[in-house]
Amino acid sequence: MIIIDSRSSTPIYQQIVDGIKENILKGIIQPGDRLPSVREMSSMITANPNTVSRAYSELERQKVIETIRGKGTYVTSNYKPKVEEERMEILKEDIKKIVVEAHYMGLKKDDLVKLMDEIFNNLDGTQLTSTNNIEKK
Amino acid sequence: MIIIDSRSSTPIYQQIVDGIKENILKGIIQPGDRLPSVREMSSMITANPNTVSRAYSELERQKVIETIRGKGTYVTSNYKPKVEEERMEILKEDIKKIVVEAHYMGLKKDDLVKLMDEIFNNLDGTQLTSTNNIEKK
Amino acid sequence: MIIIDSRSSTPIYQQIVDGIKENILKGIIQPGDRLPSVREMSSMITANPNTVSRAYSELERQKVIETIRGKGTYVTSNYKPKVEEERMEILKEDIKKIVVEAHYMGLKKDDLVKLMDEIFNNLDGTQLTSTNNIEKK
Amino acid sequence: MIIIDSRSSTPIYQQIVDGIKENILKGIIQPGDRLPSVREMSSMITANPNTVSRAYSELERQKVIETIRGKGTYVTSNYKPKVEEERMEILKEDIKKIVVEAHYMGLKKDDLVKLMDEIFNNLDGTQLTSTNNIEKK
DNA sequence: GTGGTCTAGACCACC
DNA sequence: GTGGTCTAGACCACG
Repeated sequence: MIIIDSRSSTPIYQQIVDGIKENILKGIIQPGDRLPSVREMSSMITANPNTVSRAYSELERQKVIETIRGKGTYVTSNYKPKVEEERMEILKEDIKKIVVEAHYMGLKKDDLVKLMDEIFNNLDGTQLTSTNNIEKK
Repeated sequence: MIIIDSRSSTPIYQQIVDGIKENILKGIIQPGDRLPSVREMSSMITANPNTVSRAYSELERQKVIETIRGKGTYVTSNYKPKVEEERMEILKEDIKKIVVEAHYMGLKKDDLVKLMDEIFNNLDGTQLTSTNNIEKK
Repeated sequence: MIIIDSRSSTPIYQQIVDGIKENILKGIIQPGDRLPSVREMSSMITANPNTVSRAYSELERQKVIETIRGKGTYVTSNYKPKVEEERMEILKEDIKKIVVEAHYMGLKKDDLVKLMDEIFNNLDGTQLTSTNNIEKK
Repeated sequence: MIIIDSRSSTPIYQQIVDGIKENILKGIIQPGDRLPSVREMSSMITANPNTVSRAYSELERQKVIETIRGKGTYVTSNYKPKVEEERMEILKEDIKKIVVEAHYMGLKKDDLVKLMDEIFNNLDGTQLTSTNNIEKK
């Protein structure tokens, strides 16, 4: 499910974090589901257990997953999104970078919006478009 | 014009690149304009000349600026956006990350589109909204 | 009575120890009372019997409870608090951590004292405030 | 400055985190001061650089310190305490544990308050008692 | 068997 | 020089 690009400049542990969050969003992994153990995952993606562990820790810090001692790690079943000021600023900065970059690639606003639309749909439109059912999970 | 955050995790040279591109986009710097010399710039933002140099090299590689030997560096006046396959993939990946992240912050599609809209306007709407006049510059 | 949070980082056996001590302190369980058997308790809180067993052993070591062979485990009726040097040092360390942490949360001394006061009252003020009647029990 | 107890059950990286926060609180390290580099610190306390690195990362996440690329790590000069709901709950839990523990050591409320008072003073009373000048640093 | 921690040693980007 | 990341291999507490 998770594809690691070892040549990428984004750290492996970050790719794992992103990958898992994306899979949850897509519904491939459901709230309450058990994630592969650290060792399993590490052999699945041929990475070091420590690297996987770091990714899991980060996800746990974000309350996306939670670990039950001796049993494994599970997708949080009552994830509550919280909009921190600071996190919002970072998001805006990231969006700005994309807008600038898109401009230099010759994309107009409409093109970008269309692109974002496609990506939304690839991540399972039912979850994102009209209603926000994160809390219902 | 360019604000460097030395505490940020994005490299300083990258911040310079981003900053200059943004300033051009905003019209603060015009095509044909001369950029501060490496030394000037480095003292303006209190950074190492090597760092500024690297930023300029990167911008030159992207054909956003060009250096005329003995005269200085200038904003390219006939910048031609080209949509490389690879660059497009990176852009899409970046957008996906933003969409995922926004989801975990509780933002719906509409919220994100609205946010992008705001940012567009902050970067001077006349250049981006309806017509793509990059090539006309 | 005892609530176990399997997601917490404090071991389950420790949570049991803490929970029982708290219940005794609150008067919910009285000196001389019989505790649920290991099996009963383990099914009550859906934990492994070994885990409960470990908790009981720890409480016995602290002379808070005692087991009578063939009859069950009972809350010690003549608990004698003893102030070991070492235990005192640990307590001080723990308090220090709390003070430091409170500081970084912006709490002043008064705030912290007030907070401690509230918590004292939640644990049944009659037992703790003015006289120390532990030994009289 | 920082004393590591390798026999303690609290992780080394956590001891480093606690130690640094305490030193800042005591005024031994001032806002704006540079911390020993990861390698320096690791040799000072004879621990692995990775362990120190983890401690620094945690402190940075808490915004107690910040790293400037290629220059080192510095104590944040404008630390802003924020009282999150969840963090408050944890603090209360910790205080409860201490109150319970103190009870079983035969300490009365007054004893505990007195103890806390001493500890406050050891951490430099000028910073904590009457006014909260965290933000002024 | 689970995750958590630590060490040792290595490579890299950045300044 | 700095911190950041990764691997390999080890030990431990917990359930």
